[in-house]
Amino acid sequence: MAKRTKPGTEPPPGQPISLRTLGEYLNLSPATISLVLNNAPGVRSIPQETRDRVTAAAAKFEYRPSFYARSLRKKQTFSVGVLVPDLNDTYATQVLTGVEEFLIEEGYFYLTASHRRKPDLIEEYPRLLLDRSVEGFILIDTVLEHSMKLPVVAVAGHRTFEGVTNVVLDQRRAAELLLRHLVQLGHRKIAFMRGGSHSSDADERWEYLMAVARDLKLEIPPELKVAIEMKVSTPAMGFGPASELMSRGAEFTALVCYNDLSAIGAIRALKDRGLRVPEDVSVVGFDDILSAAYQNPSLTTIRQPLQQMGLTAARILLQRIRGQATFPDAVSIQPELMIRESTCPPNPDRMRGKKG
Amino acid sequence: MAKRTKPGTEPPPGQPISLRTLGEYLNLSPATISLVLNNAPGVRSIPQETRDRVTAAAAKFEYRPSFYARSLRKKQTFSVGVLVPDLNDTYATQVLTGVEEFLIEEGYFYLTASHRRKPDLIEEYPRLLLDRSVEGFILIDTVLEHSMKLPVVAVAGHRTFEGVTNVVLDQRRAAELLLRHLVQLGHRKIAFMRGGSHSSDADERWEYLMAVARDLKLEIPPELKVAIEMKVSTPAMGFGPASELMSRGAEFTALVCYNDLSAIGAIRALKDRGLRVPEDVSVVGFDDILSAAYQNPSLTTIRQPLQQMGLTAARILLQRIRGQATFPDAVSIQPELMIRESTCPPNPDRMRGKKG
DNA sequence: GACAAAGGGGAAACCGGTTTTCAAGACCGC
DNA sequence: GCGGTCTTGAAAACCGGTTTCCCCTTTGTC
Repeated sequence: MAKRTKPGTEPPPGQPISLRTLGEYLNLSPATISLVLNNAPGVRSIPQETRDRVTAAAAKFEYRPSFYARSLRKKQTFSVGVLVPDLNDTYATQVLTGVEEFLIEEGYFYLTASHRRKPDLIEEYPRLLLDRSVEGFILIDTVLEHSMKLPVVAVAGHRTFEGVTNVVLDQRRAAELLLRHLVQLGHRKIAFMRGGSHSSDADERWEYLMAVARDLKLEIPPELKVAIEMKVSTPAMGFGPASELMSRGAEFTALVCYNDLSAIGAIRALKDRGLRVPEDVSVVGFDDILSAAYQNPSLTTIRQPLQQMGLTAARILLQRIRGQATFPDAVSIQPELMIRESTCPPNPDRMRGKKG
Repeated sequence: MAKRTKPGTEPPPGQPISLRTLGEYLNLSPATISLVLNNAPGVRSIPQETRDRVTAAAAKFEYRPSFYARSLRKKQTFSVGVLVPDLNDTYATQVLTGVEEFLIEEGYFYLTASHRRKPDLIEEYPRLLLDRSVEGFILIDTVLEHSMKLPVVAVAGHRTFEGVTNVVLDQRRAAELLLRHLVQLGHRKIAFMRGGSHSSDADERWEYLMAVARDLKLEIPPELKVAIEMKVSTPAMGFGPASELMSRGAEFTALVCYNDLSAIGAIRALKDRGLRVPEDVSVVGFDDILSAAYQNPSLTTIRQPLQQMGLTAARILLQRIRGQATFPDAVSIQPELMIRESTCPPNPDRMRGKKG
């Protein structure tokens, strides 16, 4: 077994091994090794035997290229930034799950920053991520003030903005599904909870709900409209508006909440006042978050395929990063109505909203 | 206004600006600029006027150092890896929120990988993160098979492992709080749901619950013990075990679930069989996740200060990365009992578990 | 006027890869 | 025996910073 080339000095164990140390061991230049390991075009000129020696040595010493050195040279970091209001919101994490799934498959990772809807953080975090050379951004329920030079894909509505691709639910269709369901059950006095304007879906959803309500000839007096003020992403945000609604003394047999979290808070508020859900008031949510089916009563809601939307967002972002083809301005996702326990026909005997 | 040095060529706008282009503009070497901007020790020899010119130009052109170039040279990446079973578990995200808060404050970011408890991913992801030169790991409810060369901090129990610092709840105290509460209410026939062994808290929690039960002279026959099999992190994981328990026909007036999620699933299973919670069966959870207070009935549970634990974990990890002082093997966190609606005194009239 | 000290800042090595260029030797044909 | 092509792989530039070393000029001193 004649060795053609006697290996040079063994690299000291324990140390991380670089192309140079590997080269010294193999009596080859770092360049050659790089060519072989990357199967670069120039590798044609290198005989199979040398290649085998290289790959064998790389395996033997468990060589792992320095990601940072490579990124520096290639000007690619294989990472994207994700902006999220709050990680404790399952809406965000379900989207994020889809994002992650796709990115990892493509060799990408992501850096997360949750801004808690504070304007200064929404300013600052993109800069920090930019400093780390992310190649693009995914925005989850987040509205950007400035346009960015990098590719950006937004999940959950976003005002039209140059360079931002929106992955959005078909809100009109969602509004139709929801309101038709309530109307078919017999509801006419329906109260509405509007999302805070800091949440990116809020305005559009509201407009379509109102538009569809008009189409269905529903009258919605101002005292049946209420808006979320809190910026947190917990059920607490629905508690206040629902209480407010009841304090006004207006009658309603159904309540359309901005989303599932606020619906959960609203149900708690209703029960605290002695109202039963759904017998006295039907409540619907929006999103179909994971726990929606496990509430008591389980929530009738509009399902958004959140994980799927995250995956789509990630796919479009990578397409844009790679400059592939043209990309759409917006991708529309179809909603689905999930009928569960929180809705039923209205109770004709009851008068609601006695308190004043 | 006599300029001492006429500026060289203006850097072309739109391009990202480097130390070199800045140097050409200022007629200074990159080295000098680096010294000034970093306020490095060697900067003493540079007159204030030059420093001002440098900082002014840096501000004017919005110079931002290349993170990757700097990391390559300094061998510091200011990033850590976080391993998580599933991002849709609020247990994980609450911890993560604390982790993020501390890290960002210290100039760090984190890369997340959710392994869904698949052994091959638990193998692979740390490697991928290592390739990206993270400086340490935070494990959330994740058990590692191999020891790592980097600092590791685990939240939510972990077998003792060289190099891993554990941030754990005082499980014995938690077990005492929980069981004493039930016993004081009058419960004696208590069923227990054990966590899946893939969940890192499961075994320890179980042992302490059993130990405390013995101390309280509670008898727990095998038919009142059941275990979670599913690896998902949704309420579904508690549904099956609770159903199983009822199928056995054993009597119990209270059910101690592994955590809040499984408690939510268990309550659903109980109600599906026509049992009322808490009148027929009291149910307790563990964790006090954000939605626990908004369940119907709201959950009596053990609060873990999850965000605080995440923050602590991040703090310890950075201490270890920086090689500061000595670090503890484990940090113990005190639990708190949250009494809500899902527990009440047992109903003496009722017989339970009729189904066979 | 010679010499030292201080002030100011440049040159170069380095981190660890990637990529282009080019050189040395083998082999070939004439 | 000579030029040409093919192999093989080394050398060097580069990415954009950081850091060490050292040189040049000016000022101060005797």
